[in-house]
Amino acid sequence: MILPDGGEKYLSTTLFSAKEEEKKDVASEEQLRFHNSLSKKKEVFRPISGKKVTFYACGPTAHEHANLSHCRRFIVADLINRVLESKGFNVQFYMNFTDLDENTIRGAEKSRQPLLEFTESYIREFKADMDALGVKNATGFPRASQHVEAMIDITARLIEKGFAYEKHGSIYFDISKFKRYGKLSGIDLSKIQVGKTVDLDDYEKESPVDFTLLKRSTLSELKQGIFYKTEWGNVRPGWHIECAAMSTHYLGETIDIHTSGRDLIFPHHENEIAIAEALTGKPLANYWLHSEQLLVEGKKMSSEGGNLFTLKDLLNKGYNGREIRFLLIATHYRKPLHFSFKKLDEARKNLRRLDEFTQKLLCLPPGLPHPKVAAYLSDMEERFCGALANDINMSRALGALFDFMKKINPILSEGKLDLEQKKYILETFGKINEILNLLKLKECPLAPEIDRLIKDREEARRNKDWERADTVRNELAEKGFEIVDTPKGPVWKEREKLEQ
RNA sequence: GGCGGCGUAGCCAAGUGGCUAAGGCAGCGGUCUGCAAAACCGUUAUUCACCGGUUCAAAUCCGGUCGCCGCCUCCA
Repeated sequence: MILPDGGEKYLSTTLFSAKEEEKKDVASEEQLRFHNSLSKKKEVFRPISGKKVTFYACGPTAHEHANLSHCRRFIVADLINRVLESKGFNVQFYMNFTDLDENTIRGAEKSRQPLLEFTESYIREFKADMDALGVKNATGFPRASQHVEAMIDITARLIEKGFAYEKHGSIYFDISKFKRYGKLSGIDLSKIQVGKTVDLDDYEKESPVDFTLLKRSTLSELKQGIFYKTEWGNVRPGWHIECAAMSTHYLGETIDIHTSGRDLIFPHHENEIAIAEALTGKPLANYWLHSEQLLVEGKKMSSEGGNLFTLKDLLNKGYNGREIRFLLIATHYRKPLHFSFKKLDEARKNLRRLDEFTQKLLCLPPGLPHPKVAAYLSDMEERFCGALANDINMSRALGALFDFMKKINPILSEGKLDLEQKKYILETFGKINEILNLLKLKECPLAPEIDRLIKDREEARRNKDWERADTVRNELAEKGFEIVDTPKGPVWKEREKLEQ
């Protein structure tokens, strides 16, 4: 078929590209797929512009220490970020801090601190927590308090377009004007129980389902100087408009991926969508990824329920961030995660097993080559990466890793691994650790005195001078080094430092 | 009442139409070891909450039942 324009017009039609996409879906198992909360289906991930990905995660409110529910959310965001990067995408990743809302204002009031000082200390703590969990920094961490102008501007434009109204000094979004409301959560406004969790008497909305964009400042806020002058009077922004304003400010009108916990789908994300899409007529995000909830004894974690654990609680109990990361990573992000200390202990054991393997690999002298190692390794890498590409199936990926260790362990203890193979394994582990961030792969050279002691002990053992051998072993233990004898020689392990 | 999720071995947890139902923990058996500790290997589900249906084929799809959980415009 010859077309007058060379067919370009047809190549750009949606019909054609849809067919193209279908073909691609079948073509490659390696293609990155995400479960999109909008369609409730797994979809092949295609960013708007080539290798660049815009990614937004709802961040924490700076008024409390990160609890395990928060941690799960942010670790899932970290995994998405790392998986995207491993696929060669250039990720623009922004996560906000909600540092201006009822909780932060109340918290500052209670602790008799200026709001900014109060939130600053929690933001600092939060970043330390994320470091402990091995979470990579975002490209930027915008703060709500620094983007109020944009929020006021959005509000003015929404009023202009007829999507919002002013009442007694507060501005509300008029849901009846936004026909697509509910497309993410599947909510039917005529059937929900309005007022089930809210005391509607606190509001002056025209309809109870409308939500606040800007809230009239209270007397106590005015006294503390926490208010913004607008044509409608003194106000502070509501939560939903904060995220909508920051995500579009940094990442554009339509972002590739928006993530958070599923408990935020309604109303928060639904309202963000309403604000952004009423304004631009374009989708706020193409892919919505939601992590499931973390439960303790089958119940949601909450301070009222008395079953709330902060990251700091666990660190204080002697668990380290790596162990907690393992625990939070090991369950698929779209399944509920039941937290327990038993599980945390299991995570510790799993890590010990991984450490044992990598430490042996690093310590033991290489020997003869083994014919199947390369095949085992490429099989593991394929399974590992394939599992992650398929909606970040970390459980499956870890399964492939443990399987591999099981195959290599006997080979390792027989010393049938040559230098090249050892290098090859360590390189591949390095690659997968870019996502896991759990493996200890650093070849830390021993201090000369430690090396000396290990050699001394080996000599004593050769001479069957058991007393001296045990003395040296104790000495090494005091210095924090555990020695494990293997048929191929001693393997040393440095005692784990508390990673706080 | 509405919307959504979960139920797979003693425990945790993948798999969502077809190869032997991943992997981990605990248990049991074994190997190694001067001692010790660890480690390593083997083994553990004729069956996927229950009942019925569709199909040559179901943990997976459809209908129903039971149990547990989350959200429903406070805040995040």
